[in-house]
Amino acid sequence: MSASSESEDPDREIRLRTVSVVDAAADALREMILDGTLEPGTRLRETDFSKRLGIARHTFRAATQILINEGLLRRSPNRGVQLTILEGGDIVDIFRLREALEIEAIRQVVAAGTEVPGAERAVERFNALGDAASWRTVVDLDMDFHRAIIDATGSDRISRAYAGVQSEILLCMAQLRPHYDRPAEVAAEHRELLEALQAGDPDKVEKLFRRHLGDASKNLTNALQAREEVTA
Amino acid sequence: MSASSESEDPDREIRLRTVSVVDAAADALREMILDGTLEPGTRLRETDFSKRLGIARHTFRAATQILINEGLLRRSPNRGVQLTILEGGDIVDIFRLREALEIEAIRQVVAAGTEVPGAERAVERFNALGDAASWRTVVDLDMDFHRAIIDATGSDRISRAYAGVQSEILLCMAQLRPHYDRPAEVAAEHRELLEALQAGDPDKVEKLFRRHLGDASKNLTNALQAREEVTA
DNA sequence: TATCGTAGAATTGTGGAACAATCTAACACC
DNA sequence: GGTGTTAGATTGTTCCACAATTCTACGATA
Repeated sequence: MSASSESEDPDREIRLRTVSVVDAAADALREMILDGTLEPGTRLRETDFSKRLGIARHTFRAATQILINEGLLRRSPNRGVQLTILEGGDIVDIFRLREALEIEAIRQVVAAGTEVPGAERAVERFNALGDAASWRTVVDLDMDFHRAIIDATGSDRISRAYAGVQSEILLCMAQLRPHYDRPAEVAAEHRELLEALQAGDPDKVEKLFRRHLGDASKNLTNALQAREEVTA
Repeated sequence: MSASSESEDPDREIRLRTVSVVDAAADALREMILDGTLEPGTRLRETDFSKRLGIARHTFRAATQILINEGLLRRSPNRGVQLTILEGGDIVDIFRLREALEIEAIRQVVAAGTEVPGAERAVERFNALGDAASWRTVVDLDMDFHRAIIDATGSDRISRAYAGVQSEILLCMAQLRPHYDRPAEVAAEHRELLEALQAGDPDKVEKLFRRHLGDASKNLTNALQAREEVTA
């Protein structure tokens, strides 16, 4: 079951990585959304965007469906899709799901004594980071670290669900540009998390991660409130 | 945050329940799949099915996309969609995700002391069940019970993720027709779960639910093995 | 002035035909 | 046996059409 990373079944079907137009369009749109190119609430008119992307309207619709499933877009019947506008409740909700997935993943990793090389690599790169490291780099490493733990469980479904969560968190980031601690501090925090994970005391790890996630959630919520005060 | 069920925001937009052709088609397909009308592994040819359903090929594709997201269908590029064939690993994986979601939901419910009227109603109906109750009735009550706990957390995202899990579990059921205890036993087990939940000892509840889920998982896995022995 | 109603434009939802790219199966060939 | 080759089926994508719905602007009415 968890042998997926060890030895490959030689008879397993190998499928080349091709990209359908739909996938490519979804990628392009995702990029625009997470770049901040598109304002929250923007309506994505079908004729407009399909023309801009040089694809058929049907194809565009299929692409939006993907992003709707990721939570980045929302559709209202007969009114098309628009970029999700995050509210306070959304952030809390996202982090509830994230906590459910991540805490369970940690338990499994600790219980099974699984190695998490991806997380170790992330921490190493964190350590090598200068204070001038770009915001985006820090965010990416942060994401990598947590994703590595999830993937270490070897559960496709948990990974898929978590991918959705991460994508929504990136949306938060893109929309809110929250305050982020200095790279060194973020690095230290993740080093601590990794060490606890390796030490293997379940309760301590869990408590540490819950606090970490709680802080992140609060951080984003604050950023949201700050924005609301500006626009109000 | 958790006031969603208490008082409604009077200004909240009310949207009538209309059904798009895509949704209706997805429902019809889901029905066929969970009925067992369609064999596992069946390929759903676009021209064929769109004609049968009396819809356009595009519309059919959109409908399949919904079921793909639910895990009931799978798509391979240029080879169309086919009914998911469950393997042993899938069942384990489904239950890993289920456990992650459900255990966290339980913790939240216990910690907050939330009432779970839906679960209470389910248990009452369980109690009223005769031994001749249909298999389907028991399964539905079982689903309702667990779903009620999830919904009690008030988290849309956890609920959505759990809906996917339940849909996959129904697929297991449809494909495997596993052994199911007599209604009275199932009822007793859920009564026990509910009582523990109401008593509010977090560790005990968690242990009980983990065992319950573990048993269910094992039950399905056994059914799968039994099937494999037949076909082998 | 504010509300209402309505015609017209814009947009979405769905259907249908077309065609290139890809897959599948059958068959001939070595 | 293995290997090309070819024809047919199927998918992925585009383009066009049109009904249903929503949006917008503007004039009528209280």
